[in-house]
Amino acid sequence: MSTDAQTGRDYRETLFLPQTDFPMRAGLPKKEPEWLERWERIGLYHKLREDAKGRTPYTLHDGPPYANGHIHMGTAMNKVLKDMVVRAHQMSGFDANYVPGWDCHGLPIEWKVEEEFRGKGRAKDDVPASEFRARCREYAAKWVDVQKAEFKRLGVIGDWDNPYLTMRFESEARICDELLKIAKTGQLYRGYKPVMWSPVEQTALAEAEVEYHDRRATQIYVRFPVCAFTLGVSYSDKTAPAPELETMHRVQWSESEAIDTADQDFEDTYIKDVSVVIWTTTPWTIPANRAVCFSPSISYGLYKIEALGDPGFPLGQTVGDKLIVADKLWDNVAKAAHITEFTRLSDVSSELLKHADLDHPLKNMEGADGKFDFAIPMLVGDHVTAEAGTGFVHTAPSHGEDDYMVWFANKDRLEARGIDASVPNTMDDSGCYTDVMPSRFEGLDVIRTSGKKRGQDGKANAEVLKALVECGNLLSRGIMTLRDAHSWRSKAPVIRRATPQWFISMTADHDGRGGLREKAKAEIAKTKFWPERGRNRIGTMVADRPDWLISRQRSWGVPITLIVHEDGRLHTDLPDADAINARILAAVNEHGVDGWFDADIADLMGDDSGGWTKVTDILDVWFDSGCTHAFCLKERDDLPDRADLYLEGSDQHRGWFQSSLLESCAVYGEAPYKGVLTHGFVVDEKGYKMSKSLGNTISPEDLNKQYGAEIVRLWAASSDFTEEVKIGKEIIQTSTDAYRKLRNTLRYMIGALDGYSEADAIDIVDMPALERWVLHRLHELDAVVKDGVENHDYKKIFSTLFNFCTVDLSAFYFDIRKDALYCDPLGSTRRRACRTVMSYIFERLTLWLSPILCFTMEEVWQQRFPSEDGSVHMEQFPDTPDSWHDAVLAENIKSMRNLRDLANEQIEPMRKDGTIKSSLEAIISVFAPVTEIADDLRLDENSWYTDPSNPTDSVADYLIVSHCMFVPQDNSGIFLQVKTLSENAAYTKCPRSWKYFKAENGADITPRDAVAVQQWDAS
RNA sequence: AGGCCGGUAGCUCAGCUGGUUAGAGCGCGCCCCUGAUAAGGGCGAGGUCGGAAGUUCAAGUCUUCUUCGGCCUACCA
Repeated sequence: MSTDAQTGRDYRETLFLPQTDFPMRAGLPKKEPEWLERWERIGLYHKLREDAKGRTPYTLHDGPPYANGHIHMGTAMNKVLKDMVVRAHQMSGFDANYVPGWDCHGLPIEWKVEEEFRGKGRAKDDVPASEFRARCREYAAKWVDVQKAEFKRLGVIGDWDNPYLTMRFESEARICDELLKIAKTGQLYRGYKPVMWSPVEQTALAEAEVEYHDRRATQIYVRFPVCAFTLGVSYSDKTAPAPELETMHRVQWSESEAIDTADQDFEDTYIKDVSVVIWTTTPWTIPANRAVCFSPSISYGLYKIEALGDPGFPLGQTVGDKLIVADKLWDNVAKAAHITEFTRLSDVSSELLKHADLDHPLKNMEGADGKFDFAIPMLVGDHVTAEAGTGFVHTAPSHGEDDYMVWFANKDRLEARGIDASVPNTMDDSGCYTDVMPSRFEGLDVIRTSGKKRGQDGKANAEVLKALVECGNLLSRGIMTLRDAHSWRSKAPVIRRATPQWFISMTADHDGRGGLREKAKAEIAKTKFWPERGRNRIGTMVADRPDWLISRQRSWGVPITLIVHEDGRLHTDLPDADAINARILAAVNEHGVDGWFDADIADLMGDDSGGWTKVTDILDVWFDSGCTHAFCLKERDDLPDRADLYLEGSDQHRGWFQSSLLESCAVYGEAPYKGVLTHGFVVDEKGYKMSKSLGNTISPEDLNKQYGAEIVRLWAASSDFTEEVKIGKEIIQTSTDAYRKLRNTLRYMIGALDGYSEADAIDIVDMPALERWVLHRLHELDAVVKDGVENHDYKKIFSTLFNFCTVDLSAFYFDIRKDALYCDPLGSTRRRACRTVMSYIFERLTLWLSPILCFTMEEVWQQRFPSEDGSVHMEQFPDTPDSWHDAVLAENIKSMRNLRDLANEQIEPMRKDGTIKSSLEAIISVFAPVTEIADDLRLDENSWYTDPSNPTDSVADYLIVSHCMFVPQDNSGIFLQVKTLSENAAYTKCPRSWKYFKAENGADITPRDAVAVQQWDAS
């Protein structure tokens, strides 16, 4: 078609078509590793640091992934998001140094290593602790390397050669140091708390280390005689309740319901022969009882026994006894206790129960030695239900989680009443009663720990039952089967047992600032949260949480480097504590955690170490990671002490965000971060979480191989990551399509800019309206990008830029400018202006997208600005002059586009019926009341231009038709008339520009094309 | 079970303090071009906003209930 019918000349060669060898297809899986190599070779990370020297730091502090196993979609997305934030800030004028890190201690690794040793026939106890830890260290190091490679493959840039690890000796020492600082300020204390304990292995077990099996258990109903009512000493009267407990425990002794407990009737009704009944399946915990819990939402009744059946053995209860039981459960209790006739005397309100004190059921036991001679208070417990038992829950704070919680929550009030609120240490490592118990019980075992009957009931249950019978407080006994925790290894039952543990107090106020909780709350108020709801989430958690239990009875972790005296003193209270600490820290710094375990106490303590012992517990790994700000940010010279941003999954509100906040507030009195950004979890395309059993998992590795990391990055950038992020085949396809579109847009500009240099640039004042409009759009985009970076809204950045590419560039600007670009004389203002603007678009689009598409933007950049050791990532986002902004122009172009839409709507049916094929066959008459827009845009009157050597735009150029004329109208409204020129003898199709024109003097091409060809021939 | 959060076209996202026929891009269907060509352009069909009730002159936008999904609920990183 480009060959002219008359001259036979092929004008194609006279056109200025885009020229590039930039491939349309990316081949990402193959190409990406090559870019990684290049960046490695040119030392990009270090160059960035060098470039950014002296700039304001912007620090995203990495939350450490656990060094175990391959990365998954969640960790991949997390790292990609971090990378985008870091790169975007680096290019926004900051020094954005990113130092990745890993969490290396902890149970899962300890487990895997234990398994390994077992595979080699060595039980954990047979492996020396130092050898075991050395192996854990190796294991973690191996996975650090694996994950490091996987993260790097995603394009994440950072100090990979020098990451932080919680297990580096320096880190371990600093973690110890942090704990010692907390101890020194008195925020650390030793308490007791029930944990799952296996008497057989003599070790604490984690939830993941137990399995649930059926177990035959003795169930008993026991009564606790009511001994008194504590009128006027309602707990809430004496002590102001802790705010977080207010709802749960505030039951007022209101004026209207005031009861005179001194009244004889009252005593006869509610005290004399009255008992509260509990039910339990662990009789051996009865001696450890300290309270009975009830629930205000259950209705209780006072029942009098009128007649008893004859079970064939003596009963503790007698006719006339009165029992308080939940109404809903009375029938069960009556049946179990052989009560054949009874009377329900009255309701028993929770107001009343709240003020009741009970006797211990073993108070009058033979050989009690007065050890059960204390009041048993009644406490409100949320865990109490009327589903089973009696509606009352026997509470032994040393042997149950709920029991401990309730007891601990009421600590202040109990102490105000003069009740010893400490948790008794009633059982030793092998599951035998300690000397806290009367001598009658001391040494009795709950579970047999050896021999043929290992795992079966020991002597404790039987002796307790016997004692209860003697006291007349056993109402009933029986056998039942229940599902209960068993050790995974020995299969023996597990007991709940209070062991000495270390806590960081949420309330201890060492500096007059209200304690840890108050400080943390104040810091949360000062922190920025994206999304804002994160503030509330972590806020309620901090407000509600109990003291921080930081000790673990494990091997692979940082030791609690405290030395304790028999009398309870800590070495940190000694005058020479600093010297001792220095020796401890030196040892850990030199030998890692083994430095503590292997150290001789005398060497640490100096002369007098009599009566002192080293603590052998290790720290909760959350404490480790809570210290990353200390041993990474505060230790490294290339990072500030506080981070600008922590960016993790929303689960970290109770994890790292919180542990870091608490640790930092405890030691430094402030949060380690200024801002917190959270993302949701990655789920499948239907919104379900990924799991191996559902078979809906997608691995980043597979995506890298099949599509390229770039697609993963684009997916992350285009998602609303503040909620759950879906991924699936169709979603990946969407990202792939978007990638192609972006790539082709850039490719087109590369081709169009072939041979362009700054010398060809045209000043904005000389540009056609269309070009000035593009600059206006760039100015708008600049604002969107800046705002997006500031608020971490990458989907906004991406979708805005993407729409710009498709709607403004591809379908509008490029489409219109093809004619000028291909056909205008080389030096025409219009063509030069177009290329000038394209260079601006190219530069900005590439730079703005480079934090997201780090590989492709480098490829595109290097294509246009080839260099040996340069990188797009070393550039800064360019300034955009405000002079580019032109609101009036934008309005006018908008009107033109509306006109264009009208034209297209009319052309379309003609195209469908074959009247018109190419839009250049069309000639359009616009009947409109005004033609100001055309005037405002300074459009040429005809489409073959007043000055063919320097063409200016006509309306026809905007509509991509051959000719367009305005016909002024008086009436309002606008309508178009479209005709075809292909059949019109008066018009000739220009074989060069394909436009239809009225040929004069036998010209075969339009005047504009003629000039261009002349010039081309001359050159 | 409880706490927090979310459910807008096939997909990814907009819809501010409640107010005209709920928007965009992609995808899809049809058509055109063949000088961005495993590209480009045009037109078009798709949602009543998870469901129900309520408040209001008016609700995707407020309230309640319900359903589905996600995270968390102390030795698990």
